[in-house]
Amino acid sequence: MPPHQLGRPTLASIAAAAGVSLPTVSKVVNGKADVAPATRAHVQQLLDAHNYVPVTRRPAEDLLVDVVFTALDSPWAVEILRGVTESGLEVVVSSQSRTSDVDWVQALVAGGRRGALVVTSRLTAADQRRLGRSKLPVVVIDPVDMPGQDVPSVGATNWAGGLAATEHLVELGHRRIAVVGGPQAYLCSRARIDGYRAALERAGIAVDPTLVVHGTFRHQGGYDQAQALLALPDPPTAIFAGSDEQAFGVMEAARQAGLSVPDDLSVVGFDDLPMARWSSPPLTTVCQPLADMGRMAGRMLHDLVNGRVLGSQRMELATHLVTRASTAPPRR
Amino acid sequence: MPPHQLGRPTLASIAAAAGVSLPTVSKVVNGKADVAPATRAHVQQLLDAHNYVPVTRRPAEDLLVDVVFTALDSPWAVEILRGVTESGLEVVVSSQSRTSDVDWVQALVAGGRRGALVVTSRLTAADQRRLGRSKLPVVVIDPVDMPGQDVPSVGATNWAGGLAATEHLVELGHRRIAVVGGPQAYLCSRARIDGYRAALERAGIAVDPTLVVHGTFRHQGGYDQAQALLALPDPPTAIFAGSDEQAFGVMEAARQAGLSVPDDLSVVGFDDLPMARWSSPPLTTVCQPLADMGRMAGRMLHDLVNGRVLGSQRMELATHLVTRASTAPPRR
DNA sequence: CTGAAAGCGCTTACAG
DNA sequence: CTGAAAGCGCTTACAG
Repeated sequence: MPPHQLGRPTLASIAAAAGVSLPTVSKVVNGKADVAPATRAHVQQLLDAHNYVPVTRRPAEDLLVDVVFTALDSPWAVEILRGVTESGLEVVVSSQSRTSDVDWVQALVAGGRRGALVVTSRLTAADQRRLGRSKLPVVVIDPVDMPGQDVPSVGATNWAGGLAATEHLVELGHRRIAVVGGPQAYLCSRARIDGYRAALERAGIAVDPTLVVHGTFRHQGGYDQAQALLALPDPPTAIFAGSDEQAFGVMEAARQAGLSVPDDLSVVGFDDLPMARWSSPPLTTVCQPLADMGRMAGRMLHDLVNGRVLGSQRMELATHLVTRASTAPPRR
Repeated sequence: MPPHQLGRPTLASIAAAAGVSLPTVSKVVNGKADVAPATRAHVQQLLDAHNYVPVTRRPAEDLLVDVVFTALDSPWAVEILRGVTESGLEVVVSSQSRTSDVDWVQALVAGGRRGALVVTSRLTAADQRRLGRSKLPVVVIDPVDMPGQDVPSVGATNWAGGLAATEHLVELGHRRIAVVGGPQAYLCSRARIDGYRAALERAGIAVDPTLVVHGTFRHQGGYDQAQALLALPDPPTAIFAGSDEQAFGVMEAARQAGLSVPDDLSVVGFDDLPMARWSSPPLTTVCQPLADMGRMAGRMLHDLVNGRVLGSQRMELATHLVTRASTAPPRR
């Protein structure tokens, strides 16, 4: 039971309680070698009893960093977070509400953060100005639109992913292939659709504009767009969705239309979230190495925090197609 | 461009550069009122240019806390994390590897953490001893086994959830209802299965031990156990799975056996993860308020950090059944 | 508004 | 091993 005490314990108060000098307590706290075992044990016990926490920290030693999500509402976010936590940084999780705060940069500095990782976000000009002033390093993961030349960022090879997904469908024999993109403004979505176009052109298939549609990246977006596509006079035999979540929406629309996947409709997703393996049938999708992207961004930030210069401001990690059971040759 | 300078900037070095006294710089840093606007602007500019960060922090002010996951590999984890981040704490994410570290408690103290939230974990006796010594408050979320009386914890009403899921199936007319539990040692799993038994007994249906099986909470666990159950001479017409992920495995086993859900087999999950809405058909499941559990645990920890006494050491949040499209009356 | 002075919590080189 | 002394980075009450 700690003795009555006003205010937080200090080295001096612990020293007085232990009957030793203040420097001795300092040595115990900092794990220095030259303290007699009995003295150390006695002092440690009092430190514990009083729940001593030093008032000064050594910010150079911890690598406390914020990771800022637009919203923590997607399995997508965990994948990135997992990678980030494996990069040796101590990661504080924030959601966008913090960022919309007028001086979130100042809040970071005041909170002792050494930098920030911003996920799928648009850094405003004001944000960038504030960051520049504070000299706080920031790395953007999967930026919504092209960040300034001087903002380090990590993404995936979206164009190559769109190409691979579409070529897979072409090789299976599909000719009427639709694509459901994400919001038109998103860089990553545009790149995927351009990859889709490139694959069709390479195969000598004309791009039919009625088969290129846009929705949100969420389940509802895929569901709504697929319903419209499947109601077309000449519906597609395959749909390339902009995200796994969208792809699940596409599959549900197919089920409700009485169509079997993959026999009546092939579906390809994008992301390869853990649950892509869990759908019935398991989803063929483009693997976006989200955890690796998080880890890479963490390492870049680590370097910046330590004053090192980045080899490259923009890193794109390779995507690759994972073939599961939601794609097959078209009927007839 | 900051002038050349050895080591990190201090109030004194900034004061010298600005041509003002050290206290004036201190006032600018701390946002005190009595500084002339021109002086403030000039000093602030130098602080920014040198990327000044004070060496001492006021740990009493921030509520930095660790949330420790066994593994950050499940969508389950985000749901809890989302709740925790909404509780007003600043949350550092750690994975179990940190915890297996010999003195993770000391690492927490050294890192300036004010407490910890431990998710689905077993606190060893050694852990609890160390925590007691450090006086660092801890709240456990969904503990694997019954924590000591003095360890605050948050869970869900698992028994009631098991009861509700099974009664729903009974009401639809099912009589051969199987349950796939999680690992036998898990408290939450035992409670759900006991709820299942209670529902059957209330309906006057004898519990058939061959229909009570155990697996991991993961997809594979559900898949393997469902395969075995469906191969029985007298297979079940409904399966209550221990988690949503398991339920997806059950649905995949059904699909591969040529069975349609819900026409040939009804499936109920447990958790109500966002993706329960995304399966085809959407999953009937027991909603476990994971985000609320995280928020509640965060609030309890907040209270403990501030020296308040908890009303109750153990909180159980209500579960409720969410009926979607994976359950229907049995055939014939 | 400004800054000299006192003071606080802590660390470190060093004398014993 | 121990601790007196010097010193560091910072804050604050207060004189001007």
